[in-house]
Amino acid sequence: MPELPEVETLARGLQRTIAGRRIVSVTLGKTDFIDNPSALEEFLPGLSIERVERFGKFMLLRLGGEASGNGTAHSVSAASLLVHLGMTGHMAPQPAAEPFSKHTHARFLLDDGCELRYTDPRRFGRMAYLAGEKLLAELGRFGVDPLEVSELEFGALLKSHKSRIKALLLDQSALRGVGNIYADESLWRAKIHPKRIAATISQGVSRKLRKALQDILREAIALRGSSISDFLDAQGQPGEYQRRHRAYGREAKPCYRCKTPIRRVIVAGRSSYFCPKCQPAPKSVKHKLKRRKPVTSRRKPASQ
DNA sequence: CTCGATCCCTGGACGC
DNA sequence: TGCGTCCAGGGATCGA
Repeated sequence: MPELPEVETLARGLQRTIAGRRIVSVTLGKTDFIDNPSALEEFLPGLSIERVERFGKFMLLRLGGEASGNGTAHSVSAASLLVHLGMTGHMAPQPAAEPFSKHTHARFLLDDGCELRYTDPRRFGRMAYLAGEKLLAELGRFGVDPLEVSELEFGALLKSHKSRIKALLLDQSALRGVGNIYADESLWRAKIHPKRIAATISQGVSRKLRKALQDILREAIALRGSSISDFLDAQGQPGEYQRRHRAYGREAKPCYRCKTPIRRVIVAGRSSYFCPKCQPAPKSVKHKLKRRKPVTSRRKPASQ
């Protein structure tokens, strides 16, 4: 599941291998994950990939060069191909002569004889050619990059949301790039229960969470991400960070700090792994368990 | 504003 | 070996 570190890894790999290449032609397979498939076929041929960046969980292929026909230099310079890998997306250059694998839905022939190929069995990903105002508007929907957010900004973000902290971390319009794995890992390191209401988190704990989040993302990038659902970088190498997971995917296994079995609950519709001892439940959650005596009048209504 | 439910999709795990 | 069933999950959408 490509999140920020995996997308960063892939973007860096592509920057090294395909930046500067010109797109010769575009061949599409299934297109239900592409915003406007014909725009890709119409505008991409002839443009060059100037650089590859990460934006949240998106890869941004910045395009340049002459548009096919009437585009002005200005509109072309702001054009980009936006690529979201969803759950199972992958993108890598391969020799054009090599056969492509089963779920390859987009192929971009480059001027060096390689083909940039997008593969995605589940097609939870997304691809869009956007330029000018439309590109700006699209990018504007997303929140701040977690690696760039200041302590002050992060604190204000928490204070202004009454949602659960896990839901907030996953909210791409608040913070762009954090997914289920790194949300759980950060909450574990900062010792915060996933159901804590963001606005109730103290300044001190907020600082701790921001540091945990940033440290973990940097560590994960250094190890080329987590390879869980067969994530591979642009060179086909798996990441190593899955070996460092302390919470994610560790249900019933002992907490690395206190040996208490890790638990799994659903928060924000996602599996959330946490240590019930290190990450104590907020009062609002404990309450439901407390309820000493089920009030006698509370028996099932005699409706039937 | 925030929530849960539902849908999209396919491969892998599991049970028989 | 093969089949059916369940599940994973990012994001959009909708009703509560």
